[in-house]
Amino acid sequence: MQTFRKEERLCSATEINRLFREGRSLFRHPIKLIWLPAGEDATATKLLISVPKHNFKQAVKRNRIKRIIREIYRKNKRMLAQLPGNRKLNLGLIYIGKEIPEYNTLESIIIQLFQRLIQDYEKASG
RNA sequence: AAAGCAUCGUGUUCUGUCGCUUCCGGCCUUUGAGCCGGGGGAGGAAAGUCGGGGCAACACAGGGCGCCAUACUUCCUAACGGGAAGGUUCUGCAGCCGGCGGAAACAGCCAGUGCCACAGAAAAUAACCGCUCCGCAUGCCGGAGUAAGGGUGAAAAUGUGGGGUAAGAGCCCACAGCCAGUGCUGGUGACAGCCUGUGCGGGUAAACCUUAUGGGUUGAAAGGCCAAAUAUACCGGAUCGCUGUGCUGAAAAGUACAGCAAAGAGCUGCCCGCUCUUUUCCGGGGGGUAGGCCGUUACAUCCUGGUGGCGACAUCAGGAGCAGAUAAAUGACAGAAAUCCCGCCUCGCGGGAGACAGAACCCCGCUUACAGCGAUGUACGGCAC
RNA sequence: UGACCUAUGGUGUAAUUGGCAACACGUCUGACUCUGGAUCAGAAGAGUCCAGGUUCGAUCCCUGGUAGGUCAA
Repeated sequence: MQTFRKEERLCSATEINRLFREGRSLFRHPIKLIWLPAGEDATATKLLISVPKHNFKQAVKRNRIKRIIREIYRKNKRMLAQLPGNRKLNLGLIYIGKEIPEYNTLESIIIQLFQRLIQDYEKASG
């Protein structure tokens, strides 16, 4: 299902703080990916999208980038469904670039990031 | 005829697939924030946060000083630094008059104080040159009068003409300008016209200030309610035993360690057993963290029409329900249609474009940004040359 | 969300009753030196973030905007 509901978003302030404090990061311009295995009782993989206000002062442009990223995640999150141990993750996608991206180029970048994430996860979990 | 400029209006539409949010209805022996169906889902500025109000908490006898804001008049409004109409000054069409527009922090330097660089004699109770008179030591002299002329400066003592005088001067007169008047007429009023005057030394209040009016402070992360886990004030019940040694103490007693007993908890459905604790266990419980709910979208609401008013606006009748998110939704892709731009083989075809910008408690304004399209004004008449 | 502050040569800072925009470092040229540094002498480099207004005159006063920053939570 290509949904993106409330339970798939990372909303809790304590979880977000834990993600930024303890999470591992991957980077491929212009996206930085932060990930951390979620707790045992987590029901779904949760995602946080962030676009810095410093780089885009206008709310319209920040909304535009977040909508593009959200759409890409919605179409491609199937990749992250079959992780060993059926564990769930907490993810953070931060847009570092200074220009509004194209949908197609950004989609290929995020797919590459997800592939590296799966490799790293398998290595870390043994 | 039209570019530009100013003001006002408008601020693309439709279909399919996949998604988000909210409300309503239905379904279920997987009762889940599940599935199915239907409705709503950014703006004219949502922006800047510059005024004002609602709302909320706190403060508050009354008065004065201070501080801040506002400043032609009348009206509109819940209120405003907003708006309407009018007045005055400046200004555009264009040389003049009318007419039509545009702009104005537009109270008071005739309340007081301060400041006005450089230049200039002098920057505000002004004699440097000049002009006139007087004196005798006859000079590059001294004294007195004089604001008409000179140059400086952003600004020089109201302007023009006449009288007057030794020379001059609002010293006097006429016209003009300014100022004043419990003045007259018109107007609700700002003000306008007229009359009168032993009136006539500039500018600056976005200098201090004076006068008048208004202002309590803080902002929804305000404020109210519910409340997990952990710890715990307090309350109730159970238990807090015996022996030895040490410490404090006059004693009662308190406290630490060790042993025995007992109780409680955990491992379990029960027993044994083991482990832990001994002021501990069980129950209640207030404040309150994470988190959640209310505040929060139904009203100074919008649309249509009537009535009153020059108008802002008021009022009446009928109709409508019009975002409600919260690490924060309102989207992505594809295809049509209309509009605009460019090119060409010009009934058409091909290519391209759609600005400024995203609600965060809610309203009323203001300011700023803005592609394209539409409307109005600029863009009238007379006289003179 | 609310409350404030700042903007001046390349860099860091001055400039008060509103009256010629100043200083240090840096840059450039010359001297000294075998060469460089240090030192000495000299020069260039701004019209004060932008647009209006008040005033004879604005870095300074007022209004609007732009950019950067601070504080509360």
